[in-house]
Amino acid sequence: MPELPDVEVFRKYLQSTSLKRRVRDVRTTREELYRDHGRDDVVKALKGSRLEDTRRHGKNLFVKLSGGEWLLLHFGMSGFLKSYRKPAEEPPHQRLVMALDDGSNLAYDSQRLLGTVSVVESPEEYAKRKELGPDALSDRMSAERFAELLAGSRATVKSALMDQGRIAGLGNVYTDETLFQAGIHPRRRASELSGEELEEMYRTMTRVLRKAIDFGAEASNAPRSWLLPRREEGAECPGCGGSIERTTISGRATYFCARCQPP
DNA sequence: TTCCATGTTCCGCA
DNA sequence: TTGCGGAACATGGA
Repeated sequence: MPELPDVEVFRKYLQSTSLKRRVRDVRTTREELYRDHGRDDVVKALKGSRLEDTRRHGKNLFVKLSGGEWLLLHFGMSGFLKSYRKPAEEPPHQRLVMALDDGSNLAYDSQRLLGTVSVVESPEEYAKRKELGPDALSDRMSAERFAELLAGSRATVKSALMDQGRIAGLGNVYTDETLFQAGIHPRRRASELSGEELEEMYRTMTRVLRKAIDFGAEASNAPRSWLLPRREEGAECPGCGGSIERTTISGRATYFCARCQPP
C-alpha cells in the first residue's frame, strides 16, 4: 500500500486527527521495527511530547515532537495509521500505540513488520543520510531535474523510477501506472529515452501522484481509465481493450499493455 | 501446501 | 570501483 500518495494521505490523516495532542503513554510490541535506535529511545522521545507538525519526503512520514526531535514512520509494504477511541476499533496488527491527551489513540499498524520507526534529528538530515533523491512532488523537482536523474541510469526505466536515490516516492504500483499512462514500456533503458519522452513521463508522474492523493490512494476509487484497478494478468487494457501482461522486472511484478507501451 | 504481496537492504556479478 | 538484479527479511491471505 504505502507509496508517496498513500503516505501523503496518512500525513493528512495524522494532521487532522492527532496534531497538537500530547502523548500520554506509549505501547509497543515487536522489536523488529526499531532498526535505527532501540525501541526505548523512541518511547522516551515520545512520552510527554506534543505532536507539533508533519512532513513527508518520498515514502517517509515525519512528525515533529515538542522536544525538537522528529518521529520517523516508514510503512514498509503493509503499514498504515489508525486513530481510534474505543478498543473495539483497534486495527489488527498495531505495533505502536500512542495514547493522546484527548483520549484518542494513534496506532501504527504493520502486519508484515518491514517498516521502520525511529527518531531523527530532522527530515533533511535523514534524507541526506539515507541518500534519498528529491521528493517526486517537491518544488525542488522539475522536468529538467527529472530528466537528469533518469538519464544517468543504465537500468530499465522501471527500476530507475523506483530507485529512491534518484526520485523519492514512487513504488511498484505508481511506477507501473506512470509508465502505462505515459505509453512507455517498462523494460526500456532509462538512458535511451528521448527528451520528449522524459518530459511527458515527468508530467504524467506528477499528474498521477496528485490525482491519487485526491482519491485517497484507494485503488477502488481510481479512475476507470487507470491501470491501478486492473493489476491482473489478462485483464482488459482500459486504453485499447487489449490484454494486460505480467512480467518481472528487478524482482517486482510488473503490469503493462504491450500495445499501448511498445518496446 | 505453495505462492505472492504496494519496501529496503545486502550480496554477488559484470 | 560502481551499478544493477536477485534474494532475504516477516507475516498471512489466496
